[in-house]
Amino acid sequence: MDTILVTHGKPRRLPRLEDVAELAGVSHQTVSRVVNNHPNVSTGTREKVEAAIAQLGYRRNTAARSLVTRRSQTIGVLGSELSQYGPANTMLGVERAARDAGYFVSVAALREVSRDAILDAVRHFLDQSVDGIVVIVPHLQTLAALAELPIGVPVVAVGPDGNEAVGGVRVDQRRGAELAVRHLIGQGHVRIGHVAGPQDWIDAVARADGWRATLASAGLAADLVIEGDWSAGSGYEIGRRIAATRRATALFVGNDQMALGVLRALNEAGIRVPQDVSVVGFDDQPEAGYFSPPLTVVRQDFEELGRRCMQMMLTAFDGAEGPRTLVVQPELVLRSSTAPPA
Amino acid sequence: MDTILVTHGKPRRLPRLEDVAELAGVSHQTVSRVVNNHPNVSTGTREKVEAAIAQLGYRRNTAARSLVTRRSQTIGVLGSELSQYGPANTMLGVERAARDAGYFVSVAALREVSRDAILDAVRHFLDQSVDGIVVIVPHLQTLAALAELPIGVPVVAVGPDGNEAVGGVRVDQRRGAELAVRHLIGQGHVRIGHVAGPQDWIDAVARADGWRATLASAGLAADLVIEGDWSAGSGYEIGRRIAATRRATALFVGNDQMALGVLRALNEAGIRVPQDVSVVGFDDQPEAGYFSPPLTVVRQDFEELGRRCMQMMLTAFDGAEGPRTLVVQPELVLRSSTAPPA
DNA sequence: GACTGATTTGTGAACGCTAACAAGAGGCTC
DNA sequence: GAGCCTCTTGTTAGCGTTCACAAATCAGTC
Repeated sequence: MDTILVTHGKPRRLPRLEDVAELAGVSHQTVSRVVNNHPNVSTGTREKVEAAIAQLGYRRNTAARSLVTRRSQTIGVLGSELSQYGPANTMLGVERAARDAGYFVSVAALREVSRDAILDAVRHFLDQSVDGIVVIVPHLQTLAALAELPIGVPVVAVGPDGNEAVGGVRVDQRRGAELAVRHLIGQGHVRIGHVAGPQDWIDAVARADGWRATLASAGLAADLVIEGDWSAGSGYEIGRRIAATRRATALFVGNDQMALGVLRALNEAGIRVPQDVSVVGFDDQPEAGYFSPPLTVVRQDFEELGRRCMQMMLTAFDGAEGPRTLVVQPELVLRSSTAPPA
Repeated sequence: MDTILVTHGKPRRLPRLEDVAELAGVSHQTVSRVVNNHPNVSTGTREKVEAAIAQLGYRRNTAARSLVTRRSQTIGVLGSELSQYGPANTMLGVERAARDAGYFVSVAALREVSRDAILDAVRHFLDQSVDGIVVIVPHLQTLAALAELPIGVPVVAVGPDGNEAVGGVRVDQRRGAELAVRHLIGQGHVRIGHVAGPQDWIDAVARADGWRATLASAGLAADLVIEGDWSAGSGYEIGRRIAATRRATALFVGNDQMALGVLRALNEAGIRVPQDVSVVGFDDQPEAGYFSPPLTVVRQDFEELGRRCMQMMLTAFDGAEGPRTLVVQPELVLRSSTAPPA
């Protein structure tokens, strides 16, 4: 076989199995066995081969391996709003678990959430022949879009409940809403409003449902709800409207950003938090403890969510029949934005 | 050749060049030429082949292609703190530009910023044989770590100036600091403090330098500087100390999160912003306009930064001798957290 | 020492694609 | 119509792995 040409001390071609085999005095197949930890290799040969691998700095070629095994060792992460705290940390959780398990992580971010954009991204991943896809697109339309394409690899989605085709990993949002509303009820609030997230988001619907159900079970009216778009700006606008009407003494807000906007609007209107109105947020991003006042929130562990996705993915790879849905529990973090009504 | 077995309407094996060739009545090489847009294919054959491709739903196999071309069509993005506004959006900018250019994006997030973690991630990418690496690790140590490994593919780093080995794309942080400080000086402030980011971050050093230089050129003292860790919590602690000493009438804060903490501390201490103290932040994350009070900031366009990285990468692929450093300009956004001193 | 079974190693053929070259078809000039 | 281009198409040989199978080696048993 040809030698590895050397120019200026740098190998001109990366070493391959054959090169290692020659140096160790064995066949390429034996080297392959060592690299793949096959059991039936004698200790002597294994050591010879490992020495040769170290000497040449051999690393196996992913493309060649993929070509024959039909596996790419790659997980596709399909996400939207990836610059936001929740999705970003979920992605990081997936990345961490995936890399620890020896997988590469390929990312595709949706510019806008639509059927076509989702299908396009999935096709992108199929072109790359990923071994599985994690979907962080917490919209109601997502599952339907995914069902359209015969994907052929395991899919795990964050947010919805799983079904036969798609695994689901989610935080128990209804429970989170319940924690928040029960806390307010416990403080003596009776008129508890909700600043909801956009109702085409799975989580926004679940939080609103939880808010409604908890009030109902306490015999309280659930009539004050306004829908925002998750942004601080929309929270601000809604806060101004709420300040004008003054119908609630407590607000359960769908996320921390909107809560920030609400606090700002109430502050401008001279309404004190928590003396006049209590506010609870959702997510617990790192800044929430430094709002004015520090925000009582429902905390969810996004990284854990991501790790669970990967865990479910690995179960699917094993062919084992795992659970269709994994649920992570949120918790309530008390700060000074909530107090009994005056 | 063998037929594509069909079970339950689903192809058991994906179609390959050969299958398309047979259906179109040409050789596999001709199909390859069509797929790769080679010029010398007659219109008639091209149409026949395209019809066959459409009929079979053919997509070319990335692994096989990579094996022979020695290119993976993949860009590695190596990042730290990817859940934060700036890095996350930079990554999204890279992703967008990369996918538009037909590349896959592989992500590796550093758990902690250290030489070993960086080398490990780079090796991860080399195993995947990425065509290029974008590094979003804005620490001083990054460049040195990268220099240790013979990487063999183009590298573009966000933050530092470029050199022969590594391309650099950055926002002009000194200029940003200058904009902020000049604005405060223009309002009549004389005692202007700085809440700095951690000084092992490239940007933190540049912003502090800009603050110092601008004050010096105006003949003002640059003696009040305290270093934080970018978090709202550290901003809060620093804000408390500042509130106790009352030496400055204006503060240039290294990022928006710390500014949030500072605002909180000042508010608790009964110091009014901007009447008693003016505050300027840095980054302009979407929430900054809804702090109490809305924050005057230096805005940087992180997505643009990411796009430029990819642009520089593509230039490097072409073998063209492009610029070693690309610089993006920040801008000042005026809100109500700054006013002339009382 | 031949016979068995297990363990260890080697051989050849894919995997699906592109690169390099060869060959055929068609048009032009003389 | 021979000669020479140019344009289009086909043939063959890898790229670096793994898989399926065959061959060789090694104990242990009668």
